[in-house]
Formats: sequence, C-alpha cells, structure tokens
Amino acid sequence: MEREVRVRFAPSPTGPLHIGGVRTALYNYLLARKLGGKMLLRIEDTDQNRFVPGAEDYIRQSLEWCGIELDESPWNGGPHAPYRQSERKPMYLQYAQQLIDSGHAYYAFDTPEELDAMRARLTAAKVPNPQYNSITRAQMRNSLTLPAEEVKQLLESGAPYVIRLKVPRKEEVRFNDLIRGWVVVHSSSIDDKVLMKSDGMPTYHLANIVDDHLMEITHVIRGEEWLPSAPLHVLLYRYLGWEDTMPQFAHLPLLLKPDGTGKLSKRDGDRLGFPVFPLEWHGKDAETGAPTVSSGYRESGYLPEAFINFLAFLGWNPGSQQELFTMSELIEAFSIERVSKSPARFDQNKVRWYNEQYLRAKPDAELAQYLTESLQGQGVEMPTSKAEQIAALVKERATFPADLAREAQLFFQRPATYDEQVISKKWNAQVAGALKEFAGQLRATPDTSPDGIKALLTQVLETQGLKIGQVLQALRVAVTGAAAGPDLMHIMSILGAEETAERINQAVAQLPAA
RNA sequence: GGUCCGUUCGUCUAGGGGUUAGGACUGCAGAUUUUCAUUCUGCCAACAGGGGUUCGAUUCCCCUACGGACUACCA
Repeated sequence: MEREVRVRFAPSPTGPLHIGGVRTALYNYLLARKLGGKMLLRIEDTDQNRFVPGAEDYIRQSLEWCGIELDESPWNGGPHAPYRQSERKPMYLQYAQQLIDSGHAYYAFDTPEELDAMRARLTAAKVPNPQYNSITRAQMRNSLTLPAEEVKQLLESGAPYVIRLKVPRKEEVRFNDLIRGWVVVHSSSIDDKVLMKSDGMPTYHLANIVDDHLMEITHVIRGEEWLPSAPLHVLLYRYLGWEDTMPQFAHLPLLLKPDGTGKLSKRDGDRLGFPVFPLEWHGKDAETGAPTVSSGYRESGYLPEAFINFLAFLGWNPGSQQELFTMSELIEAFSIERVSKSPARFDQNKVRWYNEQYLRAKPDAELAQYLTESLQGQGVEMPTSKAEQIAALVKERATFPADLAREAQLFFQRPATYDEQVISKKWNAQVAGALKEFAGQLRATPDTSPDGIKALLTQVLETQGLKIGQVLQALRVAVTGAAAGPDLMHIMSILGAEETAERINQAVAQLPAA
C-alpha cells in the first residue's frame, strides 16, 4: 500500500531563516502539494544554548508571507504534536536505551578535556581522521571499556555521561539520494556520534530520526550540508529497526554567496547590498550585544510571488521555456528529479526582473490602492480613478511599489526647478509664447483626453508656425520640471486642463525667454 | 589533512554520442517612443583540462585541476 506523502521542514530557531532555508521549505511544500501529501514544520530546538528569542515567530511569519502553508506545526498542531523537540524531550531516551540494549550504543563518560586530549594525540600522531570511533573508543572512558560495576556506579552517582552510537568498524553504508543517486560511505569515516547529550537532550541526529519516524515522514528534503551525516542516519534507522519505512533522502544543492565563494550564510546580510532574509530581522550583535537590523525582501519591496518564483528557479527548473510561475503552477510543474546537483549563486538582477514582471501584472486597482495608501502618508488625497490612471501610467517604470509613489510625485508637486539643459536648448520667446497660447486654449477645450490634448497642441503650434518637436521637451519641463518621464499627453490629461495651464503659466512667468 | 558532493555563456539553466549547444537575466547595438523607462529586433557570450571507449564525445568511463560541504555533548 502506498503511504501518504509526508514531508517536513525542520528549522532550528537560532536566528532569522535565510533564503536557503526558505527554498528548502518551498521545495518540501511543492512536493507535498504535488503528491497530495502533508507538509509539516518541526522546530529543532535541542540546543538550548543557541535559542534566539523571536526566531520561531520569524520563521512562522516568513513562511506565511511566502505563501508556504503548513498542515501540521507547533502553531496549528496536528496528530503528532508536539512539534517542538524541546517539548518532546521525554520521548527520546527510550530509543537511546533501546540502542544500548541492542548493543548499538554505549555510555561515555569522557570529559571535554579528555576528548580534546584524545584529538590532540591523534592529530600529533598524524592520524588522517581524528575521531571517536571503533579504534579510539577502546582508549576512552565508556561502558565498553569500563567494568560493568563501575559503569553502574557512575550512572547511579549521577556522573555526567553521553550516549554514543557504536558505529561498526568496516561496513559500507549506502543510500539512494533522489537528487544524487547512490551515495556510498564507509563506516570507518563515520565517528561514534553523540546521541544523547549530558544535559539529557538528544542531539540532532537522534531527535531527527526518532521524530521523522514517529511523524511518518516519507521524504527528507534538506540542504547538502546534511549529506555527510546521512549515512549515520541510515545506520540509526537500521539499528532502531525502522529501515523498511526509512524516508527517501533528497539533498539540495547549496546556495552560494553572490560574491566570492562558500555557502550563503546569515552573516552575509547587508554586506552584499541586498537581502538574504525574507523579512527584516532585528537582532543583536553576537559580540557587543548591540542591536542590528538585517534587511528583508518584504521590506525592500519584493512581492512574495516574485520572490518565490525566483527562489524556485534557483536549483530547479521545469524543463520548459516558461519563466513565470504562480505557486499553483509551481506545484503542478515540480518534481524532485529536476532539482539540479550543482550549487547556485544569486542573481540580483534576476530577482529584480521577476519583481518588475509581477508588479506590472498586478491589476491597476491594486496598485492604485497601494499608491493611495502610501501618498496618504504625505498628506495627499486623490480619487480612486485618478490613482488608477497614475498607476497604469507609471508602473512600467517601477521595480518596487515604492517606485510608483516616487513616480507619482510629479502629479502632486509643481516643479520647483526646471531642467537646465532642456531650458538652455529649447526655451525661447517663441516657444514660451506658443505655450502660453496653448495653456489659454487648454482651459477652454472640452476634450482633455490624451488624444484631445495632443490634437489641440498640434493645432496651436500650427498657427504659431512651430513643429511639435521644437516645443515638446520645453512643454514637458514646464509641466513637470524634468527632462524625462512618462508620456506627456497622459500626464497633462491626468493633471487636468486647469492645473496644466497654471503650470505652464508659472514656467512662462519664471523662465527668462531670451 | 580525511570523507563526501559538484563543474555547460558573467549569472540561473536546457540539452545530450552526430545539434548552427537552446532559453532567461545582465551587457551592447538598432527600431519605436519628440525624452527617460517600457516594448520589439539583433549581437556578444559556455560544454574546466588530460586520457580512454567509439566511426564520432560536450554527452559514457577514469584521472587531474578547481570549487564546495562536512569533519562538536550545533543544527
């Protein structure tokens, strides 16, 4: 019988989620929806030292903004609650115990100093791979080397201990990665990983396997940084007796820093000149504790649809020529096999391009709504119909919503200065006279559509013996102050006859007509 | 150092034993726009290197180089 597809995104609340994490969440979500399965979110907070207040809420808000919906999570519950590992703490020890009972794990009492000394000794002896393993464990203080009686005493006396996995000395561990194919690792390169820490918390490795099993996860989609520990996880499934329901693995390629090399990290933030976080993050400097702010895509004016579309294409493509995908189209087109193996770097230009595409595709009414709200902030009121006209006119010139408001300024502010280049070249007494005449007639014309205004202008200029090319730049500067901008006829039409005429007259009065 | 993963235009990528190696972003040029932007058209631009296998390799195999990840009682 086919099992229901269940995937999980399992972030650690140690700070803001960066876009690599968002992409991992996205691919999980796409696969779940594509296959009619469930998307879970589990908080992996087994390291109490790294807990960052607000991080969990940040994760929730980020996913919400992106439109990544969760079927089960700490916030909306589910059949396998709780979904925070810290709240699942009592569940893990029994599985570690099971491994000890079956001889696949053991107690270790080594102090951090003893561990350091061991590594130093191995390094000094030029051992290629210093680790706590099948060889070195014989020299350490653990339940394999200590007499049973002493182990019992230590445990009873409350001495700190960890539980380590007893990794076999010679064994090939293999698994079939959905993206990379067969990955084979020799057990000699895996060390005896700590499963239970001395504080009673499981490590990632144990908690991850136990929870994925209990939560009936079918596909583990995570970053490539987990690839080296995947064989360890396979071993864990095997020793716990869960190999037959072990999830399939898919290790995603890394997201690289746009500059230089290396994987994108949270620290890269504003150093790169563009956000690496979905939402703005208010944090603290690790050393000084001073407040820090890292910019977010949302606050920078990116539309979530554009952000998601861009992110989806960083490491995946549908194999067609289509570039623009809504979330539901992504779901339809997604398949894990089409995720690429090689890492991807950011392209700032492309995110911007995506944003422009999505911005322009928005209905004018929606853009007008934004425009109205943002101009209200500066005390400007306008009717909806006018906002829509402006939005339609300026959206081709905008990358971000904020550009709309900026471009719209000319409608609410008369020119304070006039472009000098144009004035020196195009402004003269004859032109000024013609424009004054045009302004006068404009006030009387019944047709203030862009075409109507153009017709009127042509007609006035004809009587003045001027060609349109001789005055249009001057007219633009008279009306807007600037040498460049949206179509002038539309500007004048939206401005209305009265306002346009007044602006022209103001320019004629102020500019010396040599 | 060790283990593992990777390598097609500047970037994201398609492709795959015989192709003019395709698209998108950027850049450049032209057209339209009396302007800037948009739009349209065109151009520049890639199979890391060396060995095999083969009639033929960018495609399959090996090696090298380069890049990356991991190498904690962090996830």
